[in-house]
Formats: sequence, structure tokens, C-alpha cells
Amino acid sequence: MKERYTIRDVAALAGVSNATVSYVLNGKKKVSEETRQRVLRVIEEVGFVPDLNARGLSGKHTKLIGIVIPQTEPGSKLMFHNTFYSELLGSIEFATRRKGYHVLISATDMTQDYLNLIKERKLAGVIIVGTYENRFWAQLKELEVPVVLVDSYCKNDWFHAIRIDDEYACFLATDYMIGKGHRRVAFASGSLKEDGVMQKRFHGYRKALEKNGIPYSDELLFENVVSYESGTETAKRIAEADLGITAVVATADIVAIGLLSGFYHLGISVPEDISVIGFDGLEETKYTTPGLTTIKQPISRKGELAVELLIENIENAGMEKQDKVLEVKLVERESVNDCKDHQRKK
Amino acid sequence: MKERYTIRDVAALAGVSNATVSYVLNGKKKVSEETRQRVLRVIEEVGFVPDLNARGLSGKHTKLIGIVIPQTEPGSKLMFHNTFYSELLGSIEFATRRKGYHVLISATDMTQDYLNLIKERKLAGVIIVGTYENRFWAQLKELEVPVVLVDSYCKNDWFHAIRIDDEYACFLATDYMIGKGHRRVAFASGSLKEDGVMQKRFHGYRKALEKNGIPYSDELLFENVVSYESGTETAKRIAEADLGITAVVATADIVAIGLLSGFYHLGISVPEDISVIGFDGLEETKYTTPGLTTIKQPISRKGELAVELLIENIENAGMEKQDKVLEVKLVERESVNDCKDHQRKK
DNA sequence: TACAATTAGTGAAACGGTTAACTAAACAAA
DNA sequence: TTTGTTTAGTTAACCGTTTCACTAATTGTA
Repeated sequence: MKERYTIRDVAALAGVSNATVSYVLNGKKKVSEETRQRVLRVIEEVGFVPDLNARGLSGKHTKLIGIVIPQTEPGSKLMFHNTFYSELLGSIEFATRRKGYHVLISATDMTQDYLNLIKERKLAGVIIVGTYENRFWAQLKELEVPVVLVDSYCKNDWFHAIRIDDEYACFLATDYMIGKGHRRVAFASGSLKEDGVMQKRFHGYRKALEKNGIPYSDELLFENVVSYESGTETAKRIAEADLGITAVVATADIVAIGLLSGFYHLGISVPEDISVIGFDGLEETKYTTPGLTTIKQPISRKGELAVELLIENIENAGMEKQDKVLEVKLVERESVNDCKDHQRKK
Repeated sequence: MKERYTIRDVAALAGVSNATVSYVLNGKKKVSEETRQRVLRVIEEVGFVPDLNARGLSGKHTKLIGIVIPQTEPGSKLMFHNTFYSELLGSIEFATRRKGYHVLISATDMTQDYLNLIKERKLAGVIIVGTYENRFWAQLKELEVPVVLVDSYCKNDWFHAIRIDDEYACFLATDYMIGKGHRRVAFASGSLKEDGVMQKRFHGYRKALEKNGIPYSDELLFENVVSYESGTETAKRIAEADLGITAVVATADIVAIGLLSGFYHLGISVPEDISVIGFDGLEETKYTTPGLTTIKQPISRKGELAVELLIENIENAGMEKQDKVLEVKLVERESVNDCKDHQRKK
């Protein structure tokens, strides 16, 4: 890269000391209007741009924030395929840029490597999405770097968090299905191993059954990964199980869309033969056939809020921990019908 | 952030000078095996991690690379919605991480702001995706930073480039349709204003018509943005135009998927009433109804190659410019039928 | 034995900012 | 006139690396 003007060059040209230029740049000390203008003119003329590496070295923080998006499998293809993450990432990137920060993305779990990255780059803050792994959370805390969790649950409650009421949201979805007369409601879930959003959503599902006096049955739980393919797979399993299922609550739109496709290819018609409700409110749910009824969560808002919260915390340290719970709403489209009550259709 | 061990701390603990530690770290000078081990042991013990800001300040390069993804509209929602970009981004991120580099993403055009970003962060290299804007390219060149273009066309031919043969690819798609007996083949394109991939693809379309002795007709060109919505819109326009169109060549799967949905809602059946071919080979084309016949391009490979090429250029400066053209292939699924030759169906 | 060459390691000056401590001038108050 | 205060700006140390120039010790050569 080409050699560049430094703050000292600018100082020399403007006939002041480098400190003065620095003060003009960051306004931490008063500089007479006259000098200020002179310095600014020189900056403008030579196209001076400060070196953020140097600033990061001596200054308070680097204006660099890290985003951790879960890595579902090596190659990180799967996760980028769920446009939930795309939309979230887009909103984070946009909000970050608007605030004059830059964003470093990593599709990885919170590992020792990532902790090192935080140190190496002296990240000003970190946004972590959808991780429940807590083996490294104590170490993360020790780093004393501002952290905002999105859709993550940290038992210790150490970090800021942005989320929705996952339990309620799935309660809503399930209760809605039951309200339509469905009694055999399957639950197409992501992995329930970790103590995260999926578990919360599962609890919501069970609560809705309970409220309506429907006994929970293990057979109706279809646990899988969160992906298109897993949806089609689950559709097959549901069809083969032949349990009289008339409705499916999916824990992600991408799964629901997979279900739609799976059922279609099996000659099972949605919503005539089976009703499906999704979760997320992705754009594409408007365009699927049939249009997908879903629980819409404010994805972009999550990203925006995460950035705002993080930057606020970066800029005024020692801020009290915050938890923001955003609202969801049920969007009715065409993938849910009233149950025709053929209790046991063959 | 917590105070950290520096290279001098490590040096003191190992009883050597800081220079020696530095040489152990980056192997630029020989250090006796004994000292090396001693230093490494201390590093391990105290968990020392070098500060990349400091390294970036004094060292050759920052191991930070920037990715520019085009911004289609403020808020950058649209572009992140095309999973073409998600997949590309995912592969870039993965390849980058494997090489020990980090990646800074920006959804923006190549503007003065971005040029400044390159300077500010002293980016080691830049990957630019799908931009044709060249107002700033001369300035970018002056920065003397390694650049790889992906799906971008720079007239001056200054930068490394990764691409497919867009013209041939669309020729293939169109010729295939014609081979199925279609004579009225619409072209659902992105904007042809800029001198980029869309224009190349358009040329391919025209060449295929020409080869088959079909006169080109302006009416059959449907220019729009590249998005789901634009696809549904175009479907409507095609239906309303009533021009006896029996096939559509789309310049992006996301548009094609929009077409599928649009036609469905208009009661027009694909492929019975109209055939559709897409472009990109996104995962979801497997799952649409009907499955989308499409021109598959090696998206992840594009990302990988871009990263490899860029890093090679970063690490051995003065490398000769390279152009890589990757292969595409036509994937047949269910969205294309032989033309029933109802020349003018009502 | 003397001199050159090699090897292992050191010292200190960059890199380009920030900032605490200081100075000099101008002004106000007694 | 003396003293104190405010204002505008400077000096220089520092942030944590890299790397050039150097030294001291060891080895090789004639």
C-alpha cells in the first residue's frame, strides 16, 4: 500500500504540533477556531485519513465489533442459508456502519480461537447470535469486553441480551392450531440438547397443550437440525408415522418451508390435509405456496437494537445490564385450516 | 478491556529481549531451539496473544480483508435476501478464516467512504462483488491494495477477476429453451444500465436467438431489479402482455423463484403453460414447486478462489494479474417442458 | 595464531496515533 | 504592580509490535 500522510505531516503543513491536529480530529480539547480551520483545510487538501490501527493501539477502543454467527457445520454453508441470519446480519451491518463502526464477521462457535480474536484485534464489542455453549463464557466475561447476546441464553445472566419471548411465541402458535380444532399437533423442532431458544419454544408448545387439556405425546416431537432439508425429511417422517397428525408447529420458517415442499412431493396437501405454521416471519413466507402462516419476529429490529445497545455500552462503560424482549405477532396466511376432525384419516 | 501481557512481558519472563520473542513469533530470524522453547513455554503459560493493531501499525500488512457486497437499497435488506450472496459470503468467510485472516464486511458501493476505510484500517486486500461502478476505480488502483473482483467487470482490466462466462451461460439457457421448441422466449433480467454481468447475459440471450434464426423483440425483454418481488411482478407483466410467451429465461434464481410464485398465483401453471429457467443454482431451486431448471454456477468455489487469489497476491506482491473463468452447468429439473406449439394460446 | 565468517541475541528506532503534563501569553482581580 | 486564572498550544512519553544495525561468542580457514 502507498505511503500516506500522517498526523505529523498535517501538523507540519498547518504549522502546528501533532497534538493540535489530534485535538482537532477528536475534539477532546479546545482549539481556536482559526487554527481549527487551518488544520481542517490541510486535512482536506492532502486527503488525510487517520490510521485506525494506530488509534486502536493507543486509544480507548478500536471501533471494531465482532459478530459471531453459529457454525452449524464446517464450511458454514447451512447457517448462511437460513435467511434469518442474512436479514439479521444485514441489519447489524447497516446499523454498525451508520454509527461509524466496522464489523468483523465469523461463523464460528465461541471458542478459544474467538477469545483470542477478541484480544488480538482488541475488539470494542461482540454480538453473539444463537449460541448456548457456555464453556467459554466465564473466560469471555473475564475479557471485560462489552457483549450483547441475540437469541442466546446465558445461565449466569452476565451479558446484555436481545430476544423475544420464545416460550410465549410457540405457545401462541400451538394454541392457535388447537383453536382451529387440531388435537394431534406435531412439533418440528431444532435440537433440544442445548439450553437455548429451541427448549423455550418447546416449553411453549407443551404449555399450550396443557392449557387445552391435551396430553403431551413424545411421538409428536420431531427433533432435527434447522434447515430446509430437515423440513422435507420431517415431512416424510410425519407421513410415514401415520399418527393422525393434522397440524405441525415448526420452530423456524426454513423448516416450515421444507415441510411445505416435503408434503407437496408426497402428495399431501397443505392446508387441506395438514396445517403448518412457521416461525420467524421471513420474507419468503409471503411467496411460498401456500403462503405460510407464521410467528413473525422483528429480525432487523433485533440486529439494530443489538448494535445500539452494544455501542452504548462501549461508549459509556459501566452501564447496567439490559435485557430487551421484543414482541412477536402471528401472521395469518394460507397454510392453516380448521381441522376437519377426520380424527384418524388413513 | 483487561490489561494484557505484551511481548516485553514475555521477554522479561523468558529472560530474553523483546526482539527475540518477536522472532520466535514470526520466524523471520533464526532463534536457537533452546531459547525458542523457553519463549514458547512462557507464551503458553501466560496465554500471550499478540496485538494485531500494533502489528498492523508497524508490520507489512494487517491480515484484514474487506468484502464489498453491493448495496441495492438503504438498509441493505434486499441484497442479503438473495442467498447467492449468503452462500458467497459464507464461503469467503470460511476460506479467509482458514488462512488466518479476518474479514470485514460492508454492504456498500465502492465509494469515497470505502476508499477511506481501506486506508483507515490499512486493509490487506479487498474483494468486490458485483459492482460495475467505476468512478472510484482509478482511485482504488492508486491505493495499491490487492483487489479481486467477483462478478464485476472493470473496463480497464486492472484487477484480478473471478467470474463465469456469463454470456455463454445465458446462451446455453436460451438455446436450451429454443431446443425445447420455444420461440417466444422472454428474458427476465436485472438492470442493463451498468456494464456488468446482466449485459453479458443479455448478449448471450440474443446470440442464442440469432443462432436459431429467431428475431429479437424488445417486447420480450423484462428489465427489473434482481429480487423475489421483481419476479412476481414480472410474472404479472408477462401474463398481462399476452404476447404468446411460452418460456422465460431469468438471470437469477431469485427472480425465477419469484416468477414461479407469480405464475402460480395467476393460475398459470409451470411448466404446462409456461417454462422457466433460472440462473445461479441456489440450494432452494431443488425444493421449489416445480423444481427449478437452472444454470448452476459454482458459487462457493468463486468465494474460495477469490480468497486464495487475494491472499496469494497479498503475500507475494507484484504478482501478475489473473482472470479465472469458472464453469457453469445446466441442471434439469421440472420447470421446463417441450413447447406444445399452441403458438397463440388464449 | 590470526583473521574472517557465521550464529544468536540485543538495543533502539520506527510505525501513527493519544494524552498527561507543561508553558507562554493574555486577561482579570486585588 | 503583583498574583492568579484562563486559554491555546506544545512536548514528549506511551501504546505493542517489527526490524535494522549492532555486538559478542563461536566456528572455520589459512
